[in-house]
Amino acid sequence: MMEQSADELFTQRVNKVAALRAEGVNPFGERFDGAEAIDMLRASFKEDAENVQPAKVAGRLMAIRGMGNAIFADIKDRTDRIQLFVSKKVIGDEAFASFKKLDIGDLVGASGELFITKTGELSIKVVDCVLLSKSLRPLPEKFHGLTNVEQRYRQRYLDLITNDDSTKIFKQRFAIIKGIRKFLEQKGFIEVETPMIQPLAGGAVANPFKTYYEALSSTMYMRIAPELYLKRLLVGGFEKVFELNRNFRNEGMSRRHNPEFTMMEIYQAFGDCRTMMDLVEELITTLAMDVIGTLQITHPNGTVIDLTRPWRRAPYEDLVKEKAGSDWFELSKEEKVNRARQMLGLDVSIELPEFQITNEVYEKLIETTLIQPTFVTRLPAQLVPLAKACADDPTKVDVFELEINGQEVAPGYSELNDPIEQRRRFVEQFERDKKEGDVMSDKIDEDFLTALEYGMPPAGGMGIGIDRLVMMLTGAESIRDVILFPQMRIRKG
RNA sequence: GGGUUGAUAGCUCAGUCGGUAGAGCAUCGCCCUUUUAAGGCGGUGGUCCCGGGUUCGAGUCCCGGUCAACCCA
Repeated sequence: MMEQSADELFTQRVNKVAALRAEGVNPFGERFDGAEAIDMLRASFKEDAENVQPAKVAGRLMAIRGMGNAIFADIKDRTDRIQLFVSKKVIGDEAFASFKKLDIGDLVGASGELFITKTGELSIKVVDCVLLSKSLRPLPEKFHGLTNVEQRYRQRYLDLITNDDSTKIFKQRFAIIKGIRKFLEQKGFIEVETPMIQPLAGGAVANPFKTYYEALSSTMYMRIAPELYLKRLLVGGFEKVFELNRNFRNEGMSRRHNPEFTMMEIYQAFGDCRTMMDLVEELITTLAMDVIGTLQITHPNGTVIDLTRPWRRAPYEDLVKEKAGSDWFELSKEEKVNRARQMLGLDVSIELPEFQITNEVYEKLIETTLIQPTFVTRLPAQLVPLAKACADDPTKVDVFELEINGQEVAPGYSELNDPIEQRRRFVEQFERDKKEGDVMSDKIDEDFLTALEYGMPPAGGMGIGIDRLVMMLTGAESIRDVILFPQMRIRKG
């Protein structure tokens, strides 16, 4: 007798496989040629056509509605769904009996002709149908689909089979990445690949993943940024260069963070951060039009992001003064802490350096309110170690942070190309980290400094967090919705 | 790391005051040739996340843990 728990449903299907083999049917079939994409098939249908229109499709059975001597079934391929109509009278008793044995979830190839049913649905009157792969496990429920968030991430294939919205986001993601490459190629940039396994994890401040290279008996790190290698390429004469690939940061996961994430870094010799502002404005508006089809991006929470150019450009200090008072920068450290606590409701520690108290105000109270695209410019030099100082004020750096939807989407710099200043800042950072007992930055990248000493052109540089860009453009609320296999805690037992 | 909420059939979810574990879908059997969340009749299916405790009796109450979502750091 057949039984029904998870294992038993599975056993039931395995028995069907054995039964099929006994009948001489291969349950895990061969290549199936000549299937048309269902969306194309739908588009090609002419209702007034006098001749029958042949149809051949391959895909997964998503629903079966038996009517006695006729069966309706929905088949889904990578492009769309279409209804199959299987009539005993058309395909004969034997083939009809075989079709009745199919399960929801099976992959099949079907051919026949297009027609419209009484209720007006374009369908395929099936003449021939072959099983291409038997499914041994039941699919999630047909109406609600798979809604368990954890399972959607852990078993993404089920999410993709059942939730078209999810599939759509990933298709858009790939269109965005393709669009970036096309755009930059047209602008004369070349794409490069630099090491992901590095002896020193430089180019950003983050905790790296540590690994061990047996052949060299050396501790190595997964890169946290490609920056220092791309700048070596600027020295080498690659004037317009980008890299679009994974970075790794050994930090927590959240709605906005995944330990491995996709980043694009781009450098243009003889430019500066304004070159990059123009470039990223053009890039993102092009992507929005090409992939989403509009510059007004509506998010599920009702927020509408308007990407119409030009985007706001606002100095960091102005934004802080706007929020914290025009006299903020004249206050003493104690006064700043008091105002943050009393007027702004922000719990900041007096232990923090003064620029970080200000930055708390920025990060907590300002950044998240920057919904419409905003270039925040002229950041305090202490926040950004690798950028060039503003010509008129050495305490500020000539950089921007592009904020959209309350998130940093792209930082851009006028890159520091003075090797003496760069060395001074590295040493300063090194000494500070040593004092704080930070073991991560235990060395200075001498090879990078040597490269700079040969002469790096002045350059504009920029990094774009691709995952966050995709979130912004598709309206996804969690980074896990734009990464196919997000990091999850390993399940025990 | 801290707080809040959650985990019950393959999936989506109920489960009252602590008293025999429920529905829909899926699946199995029967009926049905234009259905589309098809329909009708009948069946099968449970480590109630894991481990302790309280109790005559725990899905339910208590403690510890795992995993997840959200918020905070």
